[in-house]
Amino acid sequence: MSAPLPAIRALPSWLLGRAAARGRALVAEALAAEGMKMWHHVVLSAVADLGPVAQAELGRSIGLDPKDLVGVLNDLQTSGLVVRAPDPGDRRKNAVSLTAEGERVLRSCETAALEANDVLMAPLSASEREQFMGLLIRISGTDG
Amino acid sequence: MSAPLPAIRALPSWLLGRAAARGRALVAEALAAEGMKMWHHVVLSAVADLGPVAQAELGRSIGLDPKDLVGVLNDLQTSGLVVRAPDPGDRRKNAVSLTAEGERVLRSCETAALEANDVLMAPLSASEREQFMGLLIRISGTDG
DNA sequence: CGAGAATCGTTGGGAGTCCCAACGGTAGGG
DNA sequence: CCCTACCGTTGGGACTCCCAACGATTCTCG
Repeated sequence: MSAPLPAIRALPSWLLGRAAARGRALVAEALAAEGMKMWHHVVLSAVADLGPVAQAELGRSIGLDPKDLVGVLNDLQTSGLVVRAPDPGDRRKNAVSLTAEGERVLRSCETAALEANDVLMAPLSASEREQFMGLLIRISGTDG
Repeated sequence: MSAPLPAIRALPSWLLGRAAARGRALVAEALAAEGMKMWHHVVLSAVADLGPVAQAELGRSIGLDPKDLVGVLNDLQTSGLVVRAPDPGDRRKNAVSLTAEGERVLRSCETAALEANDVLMAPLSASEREQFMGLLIRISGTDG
């Protein structure tokens, strides 16, 4: 259709950026209906998976800067979705936990995010999606 | 290794974001040696592919906002890599073209970007890379 | 036990990405 | 001729990602 841009289109980094931008936009739009941002959802999900967890470990597990994590947690705590409790075993740490409301909102976010990802992956068949995810995990540097 | 985050890791949008961030960081580091940013390289490459081209079409072809394109072109023109000439056929348009120096720098950027992408795709075999690129193109919404 | 290194949460700062609205100038269609 | 549409430009703003430093606390090792 549009003029081909062979040089730049042949770069995986370029295509990854475009695809990620598309995915981000779709998910952001879906989460906006819940009044949530991408990182709010991610942090909420990580807290649910890790249980009561210190902020530093939380940030490391999702690759979020501690500085930004403070802001996200402030928002989530103000909204009553998480609580920060002092860790009696290590007074430097805050044990972050989900509230019941947090669990509820998390489920809404997960539904919205899944639907958005379905739109994102629509061009691919089920087996292709699985294939794609397998390759993507190895590229993302999320493991190891 | 680290605690699994099944919920968030199962989202293609999340993995795409992580992979794209990794790719961006690698390419940015490689281009920094040439004193270039990602968009500088992309614009330079697009100008080379499209020949003398108006800014609006340039921006559309690479998905860059006209506002940001102005800044990039200003930088490139100041560095003597591109020239903006008034289009005699349509006085609204600027015909953007590469200079000889621009072509030289573009080649350096392409080499650097290719090497960075090689590092990015290192976990995948040659055939897997091809497979991945095919799927990625359809996800990115770059075609059609 | 005591001094130094390391980690915790927090604050501050900054570059880069992505998108929207509005302006004067120019071109095309009715 | 007038209205619409496009051009390049300017201004603004939200979000992402990363680095440096601080006081408080814990750990390590002599």
